Amino acid sequence: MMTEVNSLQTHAKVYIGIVHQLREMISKDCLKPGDKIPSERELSERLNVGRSSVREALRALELLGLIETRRGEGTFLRDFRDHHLIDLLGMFILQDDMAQEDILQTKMMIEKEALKALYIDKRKTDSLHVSVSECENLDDVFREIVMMSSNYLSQRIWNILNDFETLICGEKKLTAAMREELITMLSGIDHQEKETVQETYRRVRKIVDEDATISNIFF
Amino acid sequence: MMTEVNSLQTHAKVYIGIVHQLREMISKDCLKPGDKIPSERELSERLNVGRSSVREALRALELLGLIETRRGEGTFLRDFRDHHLIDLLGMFILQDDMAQEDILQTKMMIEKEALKALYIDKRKTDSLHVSVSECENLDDVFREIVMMSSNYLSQRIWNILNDFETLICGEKKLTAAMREELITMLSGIDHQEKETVQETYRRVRKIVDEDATISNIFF
DNA sequence: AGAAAAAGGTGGTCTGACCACCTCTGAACT
DNA sequence: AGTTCAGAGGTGGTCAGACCACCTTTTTCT
Repeated sequence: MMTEVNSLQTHAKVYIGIVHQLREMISKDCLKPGDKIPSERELSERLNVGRSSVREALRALELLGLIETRRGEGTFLRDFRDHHLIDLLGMFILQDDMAQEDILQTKMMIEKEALKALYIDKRKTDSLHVSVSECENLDDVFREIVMMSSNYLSQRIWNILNDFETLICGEKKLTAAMREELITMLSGIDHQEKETVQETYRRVRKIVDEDATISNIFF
Repeated sequence: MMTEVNSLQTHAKVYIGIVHQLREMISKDCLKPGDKIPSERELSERLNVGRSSVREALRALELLGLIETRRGEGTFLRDFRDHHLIDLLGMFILQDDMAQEDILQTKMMIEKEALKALYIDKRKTDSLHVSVSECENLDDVFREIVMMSSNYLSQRIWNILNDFETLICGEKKLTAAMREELITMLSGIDHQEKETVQETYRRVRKIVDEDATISNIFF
C-alpha cells in the first residue's frame, strides 16, 4: 500500500544528518587535516542525538578515509588525498571474478602513461638504473616508475591492482633478459626515442607473460 | 572462545572485521545486487559482536552505496555501479584542485587507451558518429567509447571518475567545434591515422579545458 | 472468501554501562 | 628545585537492552 506521507523525506536518517553537520562544522571552523574534531560525547550532546548515531556517522567517514580516530586521544581530520576510495571499491569490486587480463591491461596503461612523463625529467632515469640492477621483482621497478609520476590517483590505482595481481599470480622475478630490456628502455628515454621505449616496454611485458601464463595464450 | 571477527588482528576494530566478513559472505554465497543479507540481529549473533558494531559496519557500507537498507524489510546489496559515495567525497574534497587534476588525467588516460582499441573494429565508429551528433554532453560520447573497450575494470574506474568530476565541474556541453573535432577524430580512426587521432583528441580536451576556465572566471 | 486485526521481524535510535588507552596533573621522592 | 610516577579525567571501542516506526505474514473475525 502506498503511503505518500512517509515516502517523502520526513524521516531522514540521523547519521546522515550528522555527516552533513560535520561537513558544515569543518568548513565553518576552517578545520584542516590533522585538526581535532569534537569528541563523540560532545557531538552527541551538541546535536541532540545519541552517541551511537554519532558513531555511525564517524565510522562511515573513517571507512572513507576522511577522518582518523585514535583511542584515548580523539578524532582527527585526515588528508583527503589519502582517501581509500580505491581501496574500498577494490575490496568489493575487484572480487575474484575480475578478469586477470583486465587488471594487467589497466596496470600497463598506467605504466605506459608514467613512462611518458619520464621524458621530461632525465635525472630520474639515474635512480631507475640502480633499481633495475638491484630490485628482485619486475613490479618493484615499475612501482618506482609509477611513483615518479605526479598523478597520485593513478599511483593508488596501480598499487591496488598490483597487490591484487601479486595475490593471484605471485611475484615476478627479474631475469637477466628483462634487466637488459629495461636498460635499453631507459636509454631510449634518455635519448627521447619514443618508439624504442614503447617497443622495449612491450617486449618486457611479453617476456613476463610467456613465463607465467601459458594457459591464457588464446587471449 | 575466539570471535571470527577478531581472529586476525587483535587491535583491528570490530566493525572493520565485520566489513571483511561481509565481503567474504557475499563472495562465498554468491550474493548478487538486490539480494538480502542477514539481519543486524542475526549478524550480531553469528559473528559474536554487538549489534551496534554491526550497525557501524553497515552504515559505512551504506554511505559508500554498497548496500541499501529498507526499514521493516532488511538490508540489501546494491549494484556497485550506483555508488553515491561520489556525493560524499565530493562534499569533502571539492576544494582539492590537485585531486581534481589527477582525476582528469586518469580519465584521459583511460579514454586514450579505449581509442586505441577502436582501430581493430571499424564498425564501432558508425554508432559513434551517431552519438557525436545526438549526445548533449562530451562525456556521453567518451562513455560510449570507453564502454566499447573490452576492459571492464577500466570501464568501472572511468565511470567512477566521471561521476566524481561531473559532480565537481558540472556537465560539459558538446559545442559545434567539439563535434567537428570528434568527427575528424573518428575519420582518423577509420583511416588508421594514429597521429591525427591523438592530435584531435588532445584538441577536444583542450577546448573543454578553456571553456571551463572561462566559465570559472565569471563565477 | 474477504477484510480487518494481531503478531513477529526488521531497521532506527537512545541510554547506560563497562573497557582500554592516552594525557595531564599534582603529590611524593631524590 | 627538579624529577618521577601514580592517579584522575577524557576519549574512543564495545556491548546489552530498551523503545519506536515500519513492513510482512499470520490469524481472526465478519
